[in-house]
Amino acid sequence: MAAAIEIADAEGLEAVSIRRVATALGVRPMSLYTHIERKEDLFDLMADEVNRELIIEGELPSHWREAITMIARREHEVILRHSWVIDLVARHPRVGPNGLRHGEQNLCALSGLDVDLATAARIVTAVDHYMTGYVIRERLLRDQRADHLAEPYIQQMINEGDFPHLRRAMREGVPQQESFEEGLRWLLDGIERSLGRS
Amino acid sequence: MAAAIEIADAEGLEAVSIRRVATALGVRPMSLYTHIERKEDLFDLMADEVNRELIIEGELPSHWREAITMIARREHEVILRHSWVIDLVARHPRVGPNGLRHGEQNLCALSGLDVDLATAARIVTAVDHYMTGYVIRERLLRDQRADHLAEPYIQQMINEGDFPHLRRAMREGVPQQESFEEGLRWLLDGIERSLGRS
DNA sequence: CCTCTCTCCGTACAGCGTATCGGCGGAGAC
DNA sequence: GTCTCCGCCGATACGCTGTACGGAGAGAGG
Repeated sequence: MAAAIEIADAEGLEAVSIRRVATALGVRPMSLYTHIERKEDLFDLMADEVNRELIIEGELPSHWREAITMIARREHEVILRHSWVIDLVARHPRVGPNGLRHGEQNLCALSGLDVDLATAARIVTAVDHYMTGYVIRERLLRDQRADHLAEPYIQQMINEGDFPHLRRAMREGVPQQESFEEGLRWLLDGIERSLGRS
Repeated sequence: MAAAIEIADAEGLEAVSIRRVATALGVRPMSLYTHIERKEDLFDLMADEVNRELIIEGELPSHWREAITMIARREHEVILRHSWVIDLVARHPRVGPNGLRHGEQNLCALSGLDVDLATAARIVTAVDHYMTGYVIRERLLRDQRADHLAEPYIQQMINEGDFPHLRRAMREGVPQQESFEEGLRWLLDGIERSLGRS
């Protein structure tokens, strides 16, 4: 599992093949099947190992917003480091021991709040959705290094077509940079407001 | 391309193989390579075709919030129908003509707002992140049909471990259902508030 | 009619996950 | 000591994948 994670971190998920992992372990491919039943099991293990890193040791901040923010930041940082987990959990749900612990901690962060469990769960998942989308995009920007929109054929399309806003954005050199914190703040502001109102 | 989309809709992205598409077209596999250079090109075409569906015909609502909501709803509906696009654009960016048109329309929706282009872009991407995460999760829930957390071994883990909140959630039967609209409202509320403040 | 281009395609190769089966070494029973 | 059983390793093989390579045939322009 550690070997597989190392490969995935370095070269992406599709580089993780049974033969590749076996080679890294100095063993023949079929030997792996004494410990796992299918390759998916290996993926499950890898995902749960990342979930372990998501768990925050020690006390959570007592204020729900700080606690959720802290968890979201941790998720952002860890998942960006192992960005292949996104593809794993997007394929189908992988609920391991550490996944449960992480879920528990999420609900725990909201326990000071006077809302029912269903609402707490929806808050958690909403933040999770934002985080997920953000990490996916950040990975894209990172992996392609340069600004994709600067590619010649795209510039040409923008210049020749009817794209006033895009053309202006291109001329002004609007950075694609975004901020995890800003979007998170927006979302939490909205949640906070709906709490105050209800 | 249409044949490939049909296969992907019905059986998922991994069912889209060169041989499969060729068979659907009544043609030999290698013939496809006359029209595309690599399989990725086919994926590019498929993604842009979905982007075409994202474009809203006619006038957008003049109020930014209504416009963005309308676009987000369209994205939600269309992408859930072709949920494999998420995996495509998550792998690497695919900017085709329709993708640009859609981007233009997004900025257009915010053009009545008194913010600079960079801020507008960040607003658009933040909403996009939420939508992306939401669709991924909704697809998970749909594809597995039943409630995954209800599986015996998970129940057992929850009951035997130290998971007070999860246990309570299980006992109370907290539904996993979430609402696209609610989270979107939260996010837009937060954005609106930050606009008013600045 | 010759040539050029465009499309189709047969074959082949390297890689994948994994089903099947066989061998080997250590632990426990007598 | 010997016998048995079980856990681990592994060789081979099957069917799948994307695609490199080269050839065949048809239609167009000279």
